[in-house]
Amino acid sequence: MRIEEEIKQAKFKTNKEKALVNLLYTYHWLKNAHNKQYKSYGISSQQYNVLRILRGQHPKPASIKLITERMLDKSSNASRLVDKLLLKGLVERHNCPDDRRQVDVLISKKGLELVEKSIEENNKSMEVINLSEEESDVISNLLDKMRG
Amino acid sequence: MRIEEEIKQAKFKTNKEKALVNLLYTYHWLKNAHNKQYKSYGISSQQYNVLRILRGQHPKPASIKLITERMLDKSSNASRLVDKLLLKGLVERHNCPDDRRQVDVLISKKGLELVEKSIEENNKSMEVINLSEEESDVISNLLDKMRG
DNA sequence: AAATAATACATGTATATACATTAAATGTCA
DNA sequence: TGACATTTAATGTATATACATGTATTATTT
Repeated sequence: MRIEEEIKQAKFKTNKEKALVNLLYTYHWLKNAHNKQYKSYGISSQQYNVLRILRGQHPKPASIKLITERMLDKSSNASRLVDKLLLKGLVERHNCPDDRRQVDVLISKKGLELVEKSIEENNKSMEVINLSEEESDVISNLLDKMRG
Repeated sequence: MRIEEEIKQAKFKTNKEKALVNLLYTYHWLKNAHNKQYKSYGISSQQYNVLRILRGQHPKPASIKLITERMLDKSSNASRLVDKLLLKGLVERHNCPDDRRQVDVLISKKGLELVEKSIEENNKSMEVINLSEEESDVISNLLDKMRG
């Protein structure tokens, strides 16, 4: 359904405005779909993001700073997200010997298993998204351009 | 900057995955920029969304249901958002005579003034976004397609 | 070395979000 | 009509977000 119908707005002053509104709308659409998945694993989307970053680093540790830099939502509180993941046994946290301000965060075996399963399920649900590889590349390049 | 550099991820398995991650990232980028603006007016982005919907209806009233349907984030709690706007004197809320379950929500003069100023400022800040009308149309159509 | 600045992370807080539940009004249909 | 379902909005709640502040450690300057 076109964005105009989704939010019942007859028209936009400019295409740029329409594109921006559509971006916000589509984000929430996508996030709601994702949330349902993550919820079945007992984690939030931000926690999932942290786990994916830690999986990318594995078996090397990541600092809170590194996690924050790579997160999709920079205003998330990585420190607290790691707390939550720790409570669930999905990560380990150690003092960093080189710099005692830093902490070494590692994904646990349990965390790895969860994230692998979750990625698999994610990929499956992504299949219904009706974008070719060419179209996906176009949209990604335009998003890059949008951010200047 | 390309998404790969923004989040320091060397490559993605598919362009589709890259596009989705880029969508999430760009959303947060855009939202952070917007938040600063709204904050200067003492409202949140969701409250701004409600005001724009009410402005579109003006001088007709809108029910909570209508607001919810048109919001970009469907999981927002329009009832509470209207509460907040009411406290600031930006909207009016009346019992609906036709259906006593419903409420008639109207934007106030003060609310109209705020939203007009805010839209103006918004448009100004949008100018830096480097997308042509053609590109904007392409991206919007692809987002529509993405949602099936 | 002592003073000062910068960094890395944790914590405090007010508000927002996500989702379930409740309450009142209206609709439906035997 | 009366019983039950549906609709509409408000409320309860646990958690998350946004942003400021605090605290310990390391780096830099004089």
